[in-house]
Amino acid sequence: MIKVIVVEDHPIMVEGLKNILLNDAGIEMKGDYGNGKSVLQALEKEQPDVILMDVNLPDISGVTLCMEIKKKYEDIRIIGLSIHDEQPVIHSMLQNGASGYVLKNALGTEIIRAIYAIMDGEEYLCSNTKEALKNADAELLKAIPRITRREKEILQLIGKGLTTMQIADQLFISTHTVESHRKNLMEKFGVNNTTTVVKLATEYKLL
Amino acid sequence: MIKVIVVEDHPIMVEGLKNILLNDAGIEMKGDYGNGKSVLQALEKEQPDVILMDVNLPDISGVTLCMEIKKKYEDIRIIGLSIHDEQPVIHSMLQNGASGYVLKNALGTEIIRAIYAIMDGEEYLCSNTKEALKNADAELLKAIPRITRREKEILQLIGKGLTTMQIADQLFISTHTVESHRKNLMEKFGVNNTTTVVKLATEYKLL
DNA sequence: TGTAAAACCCCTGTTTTCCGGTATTTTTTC
DNA sequence: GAAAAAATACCGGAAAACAGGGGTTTTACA
Repeated sequence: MIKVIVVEDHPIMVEGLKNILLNDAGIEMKGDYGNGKSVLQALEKEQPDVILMDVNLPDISGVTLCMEIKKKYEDIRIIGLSIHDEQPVIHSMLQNGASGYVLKNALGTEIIRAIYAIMDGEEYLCSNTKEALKNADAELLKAIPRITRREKEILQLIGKGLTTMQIADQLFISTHTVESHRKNLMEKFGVNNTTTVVKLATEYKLL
Repeated sequence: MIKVIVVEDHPIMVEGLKNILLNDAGIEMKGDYGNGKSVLQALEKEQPDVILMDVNLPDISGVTLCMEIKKKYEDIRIIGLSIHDEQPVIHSMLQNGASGYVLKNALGTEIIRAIYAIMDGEEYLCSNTKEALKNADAELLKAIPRITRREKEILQLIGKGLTTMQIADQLFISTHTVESHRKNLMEKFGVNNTTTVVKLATEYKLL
């Protein structure tokens, strides 16, 4: 029997997953948890083979939770579960130890298939996820620039409407330095004024 | 027996709803549909008492579907079902004939309660929806400013990264005029630089 | 572990934006 | 249909952002 637990904050969804899992003879559903904290607690006592994990939890991001669980219990396999088909989210889940990713519009059978697949050591992505990743390749070209911590900090302050001088004061650096970061941001985003940088950053949900 | 049908494109969710509804003796689940078209077809043959309807369907918006169903079959009561707690969506559902609104993070019991409540002629909102509407009131105050055609035109050009002079050239007006609009935009958005205006406009999806 | 790239920091002159006004035309609204 | 309000248009000086240069410290990786 494959021991499975569910981490998901939507009760209706939990109900649906329970139903799907219970209908399969080889799978045993060992419990469900509505947030990251409670799973981490539960794991201290007993570990399942597989965790079905919603990526959007109320208390902690799925990516972080995934990382933490894999750090402590590397044998547990994790399947990310989400309505989001955004390439960055999918990638960071997989990079942080998830073995599978299934979108919430998937069929119940895909969940079952995913569980068996990752127990066989495979990586499982549902068809819609694969589709999303394929489309994402095109978007990768006009990808989100890689931004440093400092740049992000300054970008956020600019987004708040602060002027270069105010930012300089707040970060205890010269206005020239701030302008330098500003310049680099424009460079990285491939535009020539901060306004457009902020627009793009907003669209990319960096702000 | 209250006849209920479900319109929802997430199979797992459907599974969960089915479970919840079947467990109640007074409710009869008459079927589920994954998109708007198929429900409309099904309704021609037989009408339920209540429709549980996801607001985000693949083929048609929940608001439109709600409106169409109420136009043809005014006795059917509709409960909107969504992950979104955004005030505009909730309001337009209710304005277009929905009798209830339940967020997907609600408990199964809330669904049941909602069905019975609207069958009693009440309007039912789940606790989280009420909360969202309350918070939305505060947001309504800092609502999207009313912008003139000309201002929008200029805002869009600013969003493209053009300078005042380039905009003036393109619209055959003086740079001073452009700056005047720029100033008014800042005024209306309640901020003091164009960058923040563009950020807000982007968030409001005005750009 | 050494070195190249990246991140971070600073400067000067030029361009652009911002802010205080004012004036004319078009919409609302009573 | 007249008054009020809003939209559009314009100015000049002050403030901020931008462009293009250079330097030091971390970080990544071969």
